[in-house]
Amino acid sequence: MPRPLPSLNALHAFEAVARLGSVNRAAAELHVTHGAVSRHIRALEEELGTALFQRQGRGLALTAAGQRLRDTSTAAFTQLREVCEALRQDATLAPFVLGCPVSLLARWMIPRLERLMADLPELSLHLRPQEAPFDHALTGLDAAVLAGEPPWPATWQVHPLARERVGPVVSPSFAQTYALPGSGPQALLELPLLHTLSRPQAWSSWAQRVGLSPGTLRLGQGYPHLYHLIEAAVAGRGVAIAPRQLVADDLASGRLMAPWGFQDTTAQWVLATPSRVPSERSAALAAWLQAEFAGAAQA
Amino acid sequence: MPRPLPSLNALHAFEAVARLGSVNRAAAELHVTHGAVSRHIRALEEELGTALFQRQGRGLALTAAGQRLRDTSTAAFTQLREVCEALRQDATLAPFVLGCPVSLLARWMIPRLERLMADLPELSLHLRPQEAPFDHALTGLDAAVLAGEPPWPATWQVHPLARERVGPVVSPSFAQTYALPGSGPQALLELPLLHTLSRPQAWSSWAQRVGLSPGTLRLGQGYPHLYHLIEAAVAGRGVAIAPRQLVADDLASGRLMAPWGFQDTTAQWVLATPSRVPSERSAALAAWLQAEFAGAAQA
DNA sequence: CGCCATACGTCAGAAAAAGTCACCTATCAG
DNA sequence: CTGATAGGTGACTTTTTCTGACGTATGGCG
Repeated sequence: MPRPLPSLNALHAFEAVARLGSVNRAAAELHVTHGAVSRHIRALEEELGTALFQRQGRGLALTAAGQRLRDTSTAAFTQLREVCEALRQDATLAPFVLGCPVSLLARWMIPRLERLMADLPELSLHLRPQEAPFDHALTGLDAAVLAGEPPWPATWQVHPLARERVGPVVSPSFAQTYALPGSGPQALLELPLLHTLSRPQAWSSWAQRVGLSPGTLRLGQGYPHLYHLIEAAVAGRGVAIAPRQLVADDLASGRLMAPWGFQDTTAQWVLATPSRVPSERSAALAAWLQAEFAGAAQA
Repeated sequence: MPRPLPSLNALHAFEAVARLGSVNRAAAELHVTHGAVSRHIRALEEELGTALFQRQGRGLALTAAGQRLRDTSTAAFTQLREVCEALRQDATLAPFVLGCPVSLLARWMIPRLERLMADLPELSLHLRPQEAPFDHALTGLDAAVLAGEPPWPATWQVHPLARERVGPVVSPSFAQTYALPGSGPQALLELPLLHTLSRPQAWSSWAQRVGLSPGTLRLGQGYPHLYHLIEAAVAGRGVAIAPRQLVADDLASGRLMAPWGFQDTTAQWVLATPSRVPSERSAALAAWLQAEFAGAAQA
């Protein structure tokens, strides 16, 4: 059993003093007061049982022991600093792989991608299209954007982005044909309700929220993905039910209308990371996404 | 200005975990709990912005980044440990140079030297005979034993050993000749008072302590050193005044008697070291000397 | 196939380390 | 001599680190 190392912080302080030849300069480099450094040196000399500096009035001079220790410790700390710096570099340069549902990707993420790249240039984002179920959604990813509800898997680190809100959307021509503006939700009972095969309960949940009896709804055409569903609505094929964020741009541009507004669901859009360890990069991305989601809600 | 190193203690914890392949074993090696190590790893991963281990249920596996860091950090910490170990070795093997007044050396230290060497075998003590004045007594020494009184020079580290006590001593034959046993200090007024040239005030200080008028004393033969003075007393040449410790062995063996006991003086025997930095070796020596002085006082 | 043993992660509170601030001494230049 | 500079020190405060108890995930074993 080797006798333990002396205090590493003391060694580090010593290294700085020995290299710079001055307690004060070392203190400046280490961002502490000279008193703190002086204490470290003293503690180290005591632990090693030998003087490392000769005090000569206004300055210090290394003893033989001190020189030996300086040579080794400067080398050791330089190695450590260099490898840590390299790891940090690699970590910031490595592409950040972000999983994203295809519908969000197409209708929301890609239009904002240029701005995202401009705002977070060091992220070097790589998008990976994904679909639910998200059970193992995070394998191989640095993070994923997804809508869901608690409880989240314990191994995930979850950054909330926005409450999911859904509502019926139609094309303006469709709305005109059926004279929808100004009508109540009851008008839906007569209309072709487009839906996705992956979320068959979307209409009934929404109906409950606005006070319609779910049983009275007649589902029309079903589509494999939300993306197709929205495109069908844009094409005037009927009424789609869609998350607010996915149609935000269409509403803004007038390609779609939401005559009955949107309702909160129990789901949340979140950025999930697989690591317990909070990462600067995913925190930055989460902040950006959250702001963007909030901005879209206002628009 | 380089970005600062991550926490060195965290790096050290990482190195142990990476080398031993287990948080628990690393914690045992570092004499901390696994929780502390776990926190260090987490902090380090966060600081570097990259995962160092892959958690796989019951164990850990190094990532590529972790392996890089392990290789460097093991090397760095090994270097540091080795040089520190070497410095400690040198420090404990180097001879410990102890200054000592010649009289104490001859009459007290040398008789105890064998035991001292046996009790503190790693000290490799070198004795250097010295004389007062002690103004610069500590140059070139690791420590010095001396009698004196505060204030001590500020640059000294002083370990108190014993109060100095002095008293008149005579040989048994001398005592018999003058029928000293049972007589009061007044008997001294008639006797040849041996003294040292270096401490001419010794008799008068003592006389004051026991209530004799200093002026009534007649000094006899003067000797250059305490050592000669005591030898003169042993030889029955008169009454010497001597520190208790210097005659302890003679009193025990019956070569000398102290008919009027000993009196405290204002001086103290101390072990003084030149360094501000407390050293294990001088502390151990001080403890030994103190115990030995105390033992001599009892005997 | 549930159970126990093992290993790691986490949190609140406790303990220890490190830092600060203000003051002291010693040296050196002018 | 005096002021400026550099280091040391001690009481106090702040920050970090550690602990101890608990939770969770995995894998061997009856």
